[in-house]
Amino acid sequence: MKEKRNTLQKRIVSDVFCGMNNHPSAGMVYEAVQEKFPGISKATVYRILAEAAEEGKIQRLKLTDANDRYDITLGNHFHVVCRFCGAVADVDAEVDGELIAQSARGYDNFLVEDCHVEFAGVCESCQKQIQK
Amino acid sequence: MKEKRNTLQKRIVSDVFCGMNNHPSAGMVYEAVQEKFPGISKATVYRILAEAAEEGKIQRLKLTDANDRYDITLGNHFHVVCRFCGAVADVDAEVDGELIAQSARGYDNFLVEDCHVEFAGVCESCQKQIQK
DNA sequence: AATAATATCAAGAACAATTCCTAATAAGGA
DNA sequence: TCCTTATTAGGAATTGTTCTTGATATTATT
Repeated sequence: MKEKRNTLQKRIVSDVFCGMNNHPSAGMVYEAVQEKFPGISKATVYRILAEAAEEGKIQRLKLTDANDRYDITLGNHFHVVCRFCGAVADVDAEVDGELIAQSARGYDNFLVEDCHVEFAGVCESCQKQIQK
Repeated sequence: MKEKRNTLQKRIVSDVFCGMNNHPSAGMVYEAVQEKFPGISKATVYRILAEAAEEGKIQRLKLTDANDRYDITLGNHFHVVCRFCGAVADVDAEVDGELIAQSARGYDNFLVEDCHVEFAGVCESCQKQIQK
């Protein structure tokens, strides 16, 4: 029987991750973990996050931003990314992905199954920086 | 005066790239170039493509697929990506990105400026593979 | 509590994609 | 043709992530 063990490392990573509400990448979580618990290995943080995503406890996001982000919010929703600092925020706008996909069916004989919507913009903090 | 020189390498990369209509990544272009002209350096191919994109001759796409793709088609349009082989095709569906962005304005005090739509699906070739 | 079986870990190597560095080369103007 | 200097080849460096391996620690079982 495959037991998932509740280790100290998992609790630490989970605690730190839950304390961040910035849709961090694995690397960002690793850095945050390092500050409090310098003993934890990089590979461990990456693995724990990837496993949690596979178990459906958290969500692994693939944005256009190259590095995957982890999201504590489950379910299908969209995101907005700051083009200056890369900050990510949830968007639960009323965009009907299925409807959009309908309009694209048949292109180049692709079978269209899903639709990813991502907004780009400027976060509150960077807006203030610019005004100065 | 900054001269842009018309070198052999640029002509080769351009020829090979124009012969591919698969929205290739820089790595894919490099491999294709290697087959015909094994002497060309990897960094050269990457640089020539990046420069062409900066000059607006081609378009550098950031998809959720991690690696940037280059597109011979200029102007704003969407793409559909095969979830099996990663093939990319153009989609000129009637999706009004600005309209979508409108509906998302104000989230988390982000200033929403742009909207990226990307479809996921199965390309024709992979559909046939599956049926077998 | 002791033991055994085996998840899990730390550390660093490996990896893949891309960019940087530097001496050598060659394009285009004079 | 010669000169200036943008461009190149080749490899080193960088970045982000995953893999490997021997050691450790957790859980189940005695």
